[in-house]
Amino acid sequence: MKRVGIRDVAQRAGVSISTVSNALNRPYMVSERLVDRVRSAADQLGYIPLQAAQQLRAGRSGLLGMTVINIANPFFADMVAGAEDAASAAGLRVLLGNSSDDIAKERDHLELFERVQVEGALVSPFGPLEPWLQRLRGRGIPVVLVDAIDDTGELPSVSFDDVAGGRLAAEHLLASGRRRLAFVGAREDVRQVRERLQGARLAVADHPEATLEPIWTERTTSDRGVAFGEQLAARSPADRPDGLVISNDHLAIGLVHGLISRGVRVPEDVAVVGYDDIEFAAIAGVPLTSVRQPAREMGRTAAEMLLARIGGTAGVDLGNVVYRPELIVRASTMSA
Amino acid sequence: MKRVGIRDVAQRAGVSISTVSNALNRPYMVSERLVDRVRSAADQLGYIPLQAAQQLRAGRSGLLGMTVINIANPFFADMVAGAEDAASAAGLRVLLGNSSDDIAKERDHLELFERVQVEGALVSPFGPLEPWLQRLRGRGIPVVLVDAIDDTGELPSVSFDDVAGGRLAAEHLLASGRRRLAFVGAREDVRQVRERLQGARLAVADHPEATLEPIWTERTTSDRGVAFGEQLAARSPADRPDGLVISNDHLAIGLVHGLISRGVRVPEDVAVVGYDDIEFAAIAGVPLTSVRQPAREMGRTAAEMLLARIGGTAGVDLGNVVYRPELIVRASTMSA
DNA sequence: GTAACGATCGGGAGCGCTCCCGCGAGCCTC
DNA sequence: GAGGCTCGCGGGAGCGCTCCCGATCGTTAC
Repeated sequence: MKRVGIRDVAQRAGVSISTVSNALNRPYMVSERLVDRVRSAADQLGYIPLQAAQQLRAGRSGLLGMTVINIANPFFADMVAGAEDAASAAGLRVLLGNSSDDIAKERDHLELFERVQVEGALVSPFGPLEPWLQRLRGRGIPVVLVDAIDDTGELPSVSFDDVAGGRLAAEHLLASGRRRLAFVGAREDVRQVRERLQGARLAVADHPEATLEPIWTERTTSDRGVAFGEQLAARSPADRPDGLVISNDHLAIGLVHGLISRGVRVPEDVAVVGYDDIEFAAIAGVPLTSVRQPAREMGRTAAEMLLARIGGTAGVDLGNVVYRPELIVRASTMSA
Repeated sequence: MKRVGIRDVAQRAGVSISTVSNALNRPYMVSERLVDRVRSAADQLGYIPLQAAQQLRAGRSGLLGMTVINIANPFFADMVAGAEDAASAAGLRVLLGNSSDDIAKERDHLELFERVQVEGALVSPFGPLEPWLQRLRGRGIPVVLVDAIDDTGELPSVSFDDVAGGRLAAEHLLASGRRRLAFVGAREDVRQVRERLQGARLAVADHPEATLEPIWTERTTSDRGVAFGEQLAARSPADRPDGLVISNDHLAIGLVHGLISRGVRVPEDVAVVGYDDIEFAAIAGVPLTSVRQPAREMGRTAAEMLLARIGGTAGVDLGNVVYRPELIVRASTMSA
């Protein structure tokens, strides 16, 4: 019932507390004989050092903080996995803060990071966070932005070129002869979405006869997509877009389902491009053309940048790494 | 750059350290005047108490540990959300350990729970964990099993009746006239899968002329499903099952995709029932009949049981709560 | 033989906070 | 008006560990 402390190990091994600490943490400072004795005593007693005490004294937590907008999105789940890869290679653990699309939660997490003294933070910002990030920096906690770029240029970042992604998607539709495009996105205040729209606009601007209609939706769940698809299906064919760029695969798959259930053919009547290339894109009713982002690789790169910042000179400018997206073409845009 | 400590707040408010601690944590013990002074001093300085120090002294972490088999599975993601609901209502945070189908990771997480002194643990066991769970109990950390039942009857638990789920699925197929059933599941060593098979067997046993073929696959990703579907499609129609119970929706959706791509009709040639009722089940190419488990509710219940155990008398027997699954019927089993 | 030195080990301060306890001041009771 | 009681506040120990520094001992050089 009583916790096993370093004191108990010391007693059992017949050495001092200091020696136990040294034998366990810096064995090269202690004779081999004692290291063995201490280790076996610790094993026998099942000694596990108390994180809080270690951290209080040492001032380090061995933790990397990471916030993501929504872990249920496989894109972010992959990003986290990549960051964990890099962190565990450096002997650190990742403390995950899932914001679930909630700005307040996101801020809470940054506060938690300070409270538990994370050694660095990977932040995938959702709402405006300037003051909070400044604060972390003020406390000497390095920050790397993920899937975002710092406007002020102060913070290093790893992100995707979402303008290029939006453009890629729209150009693909234009190339296959579509002219009445629409962009369906979640809330305009999300940067990624804005930029994808901007990219689509750039592509359309090259084709004088083409149009682009932006459509906004509140949430990005698949049932919203279904409702939207049914809504579009209700429009007269002439009024209906013949090519859709959708900011998210969940939404896109639902939307295609809604369209088809109302007799609109995909891709014959409407071609659809999604975004993220989630697992289900390939096995949807109509396999979905989608813009793929190397999420895991990005998570890993970001964590490595953060680690460099933690370990090395604080002043090094790591810059902004930008990944370019890739279009995965499937049936939802194949010209019949 | 320097951290703001309780000392700084005390100085600024012109009171003692003890009073700051009391004003912030037990304001009813301090005069209103001083509480205000302390609070505003803390705000101005941006004081955030150090978790490690609080915890070391107080012996409590304010954390609930929770391990899940794989957070990428929406079923578990919902379960976690439910647990978080209950925990935050009680002022506790959830420390999530995602095992990603890795037994070693699962054990690491239990060790971490001890290291950070979680006040209780919700464990959704994957591999055999007896010794580790015993150890936690020995340390006075209450444990509630989630999606599992303790064979020894020592630990309270919240789970689903997977036998009933498997039976429900198979009976539905039998009722619609299917007789050559197959059960496709991941690794036989997972209890949930074994029990679902067992349930299906019970249902089949009631129909002398019906057969059930168990088929095992290593992983449960959707691409495995596709491959499997193609494999089944290659069998001669007479040799092919006409009804499938599949232990997982990811696998099921992939499998249906594979079947259809090879010209086998669903549900006309083969009817398919999945398990978990994930978001995509409803919008798959052929909407998937699936066994639904109220994951979020279960997570909440489990956390509430744990909280009761933490707060209340340790000896109370909370028993084993078992939820009954529900069949959601969709096109993949609709008789034409 | 002695001094100097390196290699090991132990003593003990102290990380930032919580919480027990003691002290003083005001109030009530008779 | 004196004693006792309550209430509000501050002093200070100590949570379990790390890490600095001093003590000890064996060894080598002279």
